Amino acid sequence: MTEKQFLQSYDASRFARPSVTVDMLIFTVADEQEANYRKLSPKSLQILLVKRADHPFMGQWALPGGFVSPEESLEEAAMRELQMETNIDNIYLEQLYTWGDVNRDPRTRVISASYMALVDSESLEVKAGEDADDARWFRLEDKWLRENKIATQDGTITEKWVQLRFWNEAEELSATVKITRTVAGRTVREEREIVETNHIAFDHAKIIQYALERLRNKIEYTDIAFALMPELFTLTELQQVYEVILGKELLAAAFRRKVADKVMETNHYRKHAGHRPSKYYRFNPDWTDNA
Amino acid sequence: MTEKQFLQSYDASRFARPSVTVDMLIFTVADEQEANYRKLSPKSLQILLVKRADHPFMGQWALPGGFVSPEESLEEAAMRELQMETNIDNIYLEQLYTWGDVNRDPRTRVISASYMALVDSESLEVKAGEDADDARWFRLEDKWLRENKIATQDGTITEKWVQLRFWNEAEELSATVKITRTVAGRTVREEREIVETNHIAFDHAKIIQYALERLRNKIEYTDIAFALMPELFTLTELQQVYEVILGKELLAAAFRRKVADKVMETNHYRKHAGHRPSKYYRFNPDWTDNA
DNA sequence: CCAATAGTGTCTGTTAGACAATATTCT
DNA sequence: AGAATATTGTCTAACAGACACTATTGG
Repeated sequence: MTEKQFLQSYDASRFARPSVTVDMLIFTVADEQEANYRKLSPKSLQILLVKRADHPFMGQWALPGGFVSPEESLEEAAMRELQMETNIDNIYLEQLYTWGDVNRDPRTRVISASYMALVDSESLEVKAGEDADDARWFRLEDKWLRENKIATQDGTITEKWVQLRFWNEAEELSATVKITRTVAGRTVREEREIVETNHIAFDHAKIIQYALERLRNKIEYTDIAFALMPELFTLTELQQVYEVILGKELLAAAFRRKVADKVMETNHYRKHAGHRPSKYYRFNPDWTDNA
Repeated sequence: MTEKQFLQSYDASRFARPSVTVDMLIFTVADEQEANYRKLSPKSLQILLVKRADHPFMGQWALPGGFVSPEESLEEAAMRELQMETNIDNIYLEQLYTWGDVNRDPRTRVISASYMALVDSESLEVKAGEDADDARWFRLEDKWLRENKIATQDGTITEKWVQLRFWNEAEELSATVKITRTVAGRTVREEREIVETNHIAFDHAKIIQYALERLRNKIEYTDIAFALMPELFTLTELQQVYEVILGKELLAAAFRRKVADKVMETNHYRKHAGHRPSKYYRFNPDWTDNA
C-alpha cells in the first residue's frame, strides 16, 4: 500500500476521541480607588471569569473558553476566545498547561489546553462590564494556609494548602488547593488537588492556582510584566505591578537598577499628583533578556 | 431541566473531536568510549527515537508516543508509553507543550501533548538495544546557524536558524528549525517552523528543538540534572552533565560551590582511574530550591 | 510649609568568574 | 615519575539588600 492509498483509507473514527477545549486565564493589574488625592492608588491583580449559563455548574463562575474546532489551531482557538471576551488584539498569550484527567468534566472526556493572557488595564477599561455574556473581573489573592512535610523511604512528601479568594463589588468566591510535592530519589513530582471550592466550576480553581504560580515565577526572569503595563508608565507603577504579583514589597533603589536597561525614558511627566512628578517610561524593545 | 437530566441527554458526538496523542521526549546522558585509560570518558546527550513501521512517514524516525485512550489521563498515557520503551519507573516526567496545528498529521486532526522524561543511563544500559520495536538512542547536538534581526513599526523580528543532528552507529538524521521571535509593543511571541528535515517524521524536529531549549533553561534553575544521574555520582560527572546540556565548559571551582548544598558526600571513592580518585556523592533530598 | 512620592548615593555582604596551587592516584 | 584528574584557596568584579539622603510638586 502506498502512503497515498493508506491516507485515503484511513478511518479516524476507529479510535475514541476526547473533546478538546481551550481555557483562558486573562489577567490584568488595575488601580484601586484611593480617597487621599495625594496618595498613590494601590493596584490589584484581577482575573476574568464568566458565569455559566448552562449545565453543568450552572450559575457558577468559570474560566472563559470553549471547544477547539477542527479547522483552527489551539492558538487560534485561544485567540478567538480572547477576542470574544476582551476585543483587544496583540496581547501577550502563552500556553500554560494541558489538563487531561479523565473526569474533569461530567459531560464527557474533555482535555483542556490552558492559555494565559496578560492585558493592560488601560486599554481594557472600555470593555470592562458591557459584555453581552456574564463576564466579570475579580480581584484575586492567594494565601498560604499550611504546610506538612513527611519523610519517606527515599525522600519527602510536602503538602501545601493554598487558599484563593476572588471578589468584586457583587460577588465573592473562594477555593482551597492542595499541592503535593513528592521527592523520591532524584526525581520530583508535583500534583494539585482541589480541597474545597466555592462557586468555581470544574477544576478551574486548580488551573488558576497553577497560573498564578507560573505568573509569579515568570515575572522574575522574563519581561512579561510589561504586557500588563500601558504604553507609558512610571517606574513606581511598574514596581507596583511586580509587588502585587509577587505579594511583597520591593526596595525602590534596587528595583530601579534592575529594570534600568529594560525601559527607555520619555520626557513626559505625570502631572497634578500632589507630590513630585514622576517621569514616564516605555518598554525598550532592544533590550534582550539573554546575554 | 436538572443537571442530572442535562448530563443524561448530553450528546458528546455533536462536536467534531480531534485525536489526542502523547509524544515522549526521552533524554539521557551517556558515556562515550574513551581510548586512553587515564582520561575521563566524555558524555553525550541522547534521545530515544522509534522507526515508523507504518504510513505515514514509514521508515522515518519519530518520537515514541501514541493515542490517549478514553480511560487514562494524559499523564497515565505518558507513563504507559514510557514504560513501553524503557521499562523503568519512578522517572522524571514533565509536560512540555501541546502541539495543536491543524495539519500536523496527514491522517487526521491530531493534537499532541509532549512530555519530557529524563532517565539515567546506568539503569538504562539494560534495555538499550534489545527492544522489540525499532527504538534506538541517538546522540543529539544542535548548532546555531544564523540570525537575522529586522526592525518593525513598534519592535523587532528576530529569526534564528538552528540545526539539529542525530546520530548513532548506524544512522544519521538532521533537521533545521527556524525560530521567529516577534517583539511588538510590549509583547513577545515565538514561533517555530521546520525549514528542512531529514528522515524525521511529522513536526517532531520542532518538538525536539523546543524540548532541548527547555531542558537547557531548566537545568540552570531547577534540579532536573539529578534525574539524569545514577544514585551515586562524582561532582565531575555531574559537571559533565551540565556541560553537555549547556554546550559550554564550566569552571570546576564555581560549579562545586553552586551544587554544594544540593548533594551529600558519601565515603566511597571511584577506584582504578589512573589519577586521583574522586568522592561519590548523592542527591540531597532535603535541599530546597526556594528560600 | 508639609505630606507624599521620585529619584540617587553609598555601604555592606554575598556570589560568580578566573586562575593558581595543592592533593592523590595508577601504570 | 608523570599523566591526569580532584579539590581547595583566594583575588576581584558585579550585584542585591538596606537605608539614608536629596528633589519636587500641589494644596
